[in-house]
Parts: sequence; C-alpha cells; structure tokens
Amino acid sequence: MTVEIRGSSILAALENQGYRSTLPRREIIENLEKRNDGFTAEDLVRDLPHIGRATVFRTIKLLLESGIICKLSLISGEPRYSLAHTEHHHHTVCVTCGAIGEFHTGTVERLLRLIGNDVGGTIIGHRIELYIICAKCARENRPIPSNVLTHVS
Amino acid sequence: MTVEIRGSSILAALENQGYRSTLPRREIIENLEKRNDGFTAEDLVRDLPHIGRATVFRTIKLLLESGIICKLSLISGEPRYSLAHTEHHHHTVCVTCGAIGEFHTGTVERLLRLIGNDVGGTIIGHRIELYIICAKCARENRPIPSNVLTHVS
DNA sequence: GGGAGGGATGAGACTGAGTATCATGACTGT
DNA sequence: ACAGTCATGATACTCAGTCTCATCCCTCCC
Repeated sequence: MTVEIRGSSILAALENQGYRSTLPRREIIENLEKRNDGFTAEDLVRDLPHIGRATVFRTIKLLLESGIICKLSLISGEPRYSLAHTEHHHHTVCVTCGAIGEFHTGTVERLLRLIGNDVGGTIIGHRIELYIICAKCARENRPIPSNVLTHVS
Repeated sequence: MTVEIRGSSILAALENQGYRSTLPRREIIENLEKRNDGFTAEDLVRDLPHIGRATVFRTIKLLLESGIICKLSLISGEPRYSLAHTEHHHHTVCVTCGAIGEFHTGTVERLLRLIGNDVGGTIIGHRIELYIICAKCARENRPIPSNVLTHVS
C-alpha cells in the first residue's frame, strides 16, 4: 500500500468509486491535468500512442461519469472535453481561439425551473453553452471564422 | 413558368435566396414537411434512397443556413434536425420518447446579456437545450433510459 | 423552342468520433 | 503467491458528415 503525498486527487476519486489504478489511466489523467483548455479524445490518442484507442475513450467515459471532466460542443458541433473545476457549471467557448471558460449563476437554474412550468414536462437536465469572442481575441482583433455564421443558434 | 397554388413556402424561401428548385430538393423538403418531430439525416437518406447521400447533407446544410430547420442534440449528443416554426427559439427534448418542443422567452436573452458582462467577452451565440420527461411519458410512466444518468449536465 | 453556362447531383472514397468484440494481460485482496 | 476479475489493446465496425469530380439539368436569354 503506497501513500501518495502529491498524488492525483482525480485518481483518488476514481479509486474511491471502485475503479482500479492502472498505468494507462494514470497516464491519461496525468496528460489531461497538464492541459488548461479544452481537448479532444483524438488529442489524447495522438499524445499517448502506446495506449489503445478504446482505452482512451473508456477512460474519458469514466471521467465524464464521475464528473471529473465535462463534454461540450464548439459552435460547429465538434466535441471538446474540459476539466471540471466546479461542481455544476456552464461553458463559454470562444469561437475564434476555442478558449473554454466556466460560469455559474443560480439565476440560470431559477429561470429553468420557471420555464419548466410552461414547457409541459419535468426538466431533468440541460445543456447551455455560450459562444463568445473572448477579451484577448477582441483585443487582437482576430477575424471570426466564417463557419460561425452558419451555426448561430 | 408554373404557378404553384399550394407550393411549399420553404421552396419559395430557397428560391428567393437564389437557389435552384431541383427535383431532389423538392423531394427532401416534401419529406421533411411531413415529419412533425425530430429527424436525422440518416432518416432522409433511408427514405429517399434514389437521392445521393451528399445531396441530402447539402440540402440539410442549406436549410440550416436559411433558418428553415434547426439542429439540436439529444441528451446523449446524437444530432437531430427539426423544422423551425418560429424565428428564434430553444428546444425541449423528451429523454424517453424524443419528442421535440420549442420555447422562447425574452427572459433567456436578457439573462444572457447579463451574464455576458461577467464572462469577459462578447456573446455571439448560444446553445440551450432542456431535457425533459414530457407529460405523455410521465402519464404512461415510461422508464428513463439508463444512459441519461451518464449525461446530465 | 433551343442553346449556353453554371449551379446541382450522384457515386464513392474518406475522415472523425466513438463502440463492439474478444483473447490476453495486470491489479487487488487474501 | 494466486485466483478472480477487471482492464487493455488490436481490430473491425458504425454513424455522421465531407470531398472530389465527371455528368446532369435549371434558368435565363434569344
């Protein structure tokens, strides 16, 4: 039995849920902890070529179910994963640089409950993504990709 | 020059935008006007086997850009298309039967503007989907598919 | 009604994201 | 140290959508 002084809390969380601590899982977790922005499954597959494709996807699913990472869509619909820093939140995605932010306001949830009454059903989940031009891109005056126009919701 | 007494207003809208009225397009539009629920591109491909796959996708893209149909995601992330009945709206998707509803409240847009101030960027689009159990499914006490739990946002 | 020109189509190969299968390999508790 | 079981990797497959390019057929104009 080893005591990990500076071990990953992510790994600990998985172990607490009864999942084994295996080398591929440790490598995947280590890899994505280094990233401070959104990533694709393909990024991990490329970065860790000795780990099987299926294992990467299986681990991603595990982490999603444990709430450790979350899945979101770029404005084009392309999937991205991102480390979840807070319990429940929504995402902002910059359409020019792809930077991902998190936000949370109780207002959103209150609003949803309100809407629930009109909608004729019980709300059991939601997906909210805001597509923005982040401050940095605005300063740098980066052009908006053309495909954005065909995807505004 | 033919005058279509009961012609499709969708077709007219496309023509007004300078697109040609071709047989495949008419067939696709006719097909999806019959549907009063969400559909997949694959549904159309299956229903219209004599129309090329690429053409179906090209037409879908056209209709998306013209705002005639809209694209949304089931809770699992599977894409669905649906006829847009009103200008700007959001969707409710029943997680058990897949029924798609539309809703619009000015409150949502006001809220988003408010959030925009905190978020440090300019909001240029958003995606909002509410996953619900519709009244009909609730009455019939239909079981919630298990995969829903792994996808709550 | 008959071209001319260019936008639209279809066949098919390709990509990207993810799943299914299954024999083999490696953790963990005792 | 072992047994049992969970996890892995190779590979083939599916689903959604894109790309290419030769051919077609709409529309406009005469």
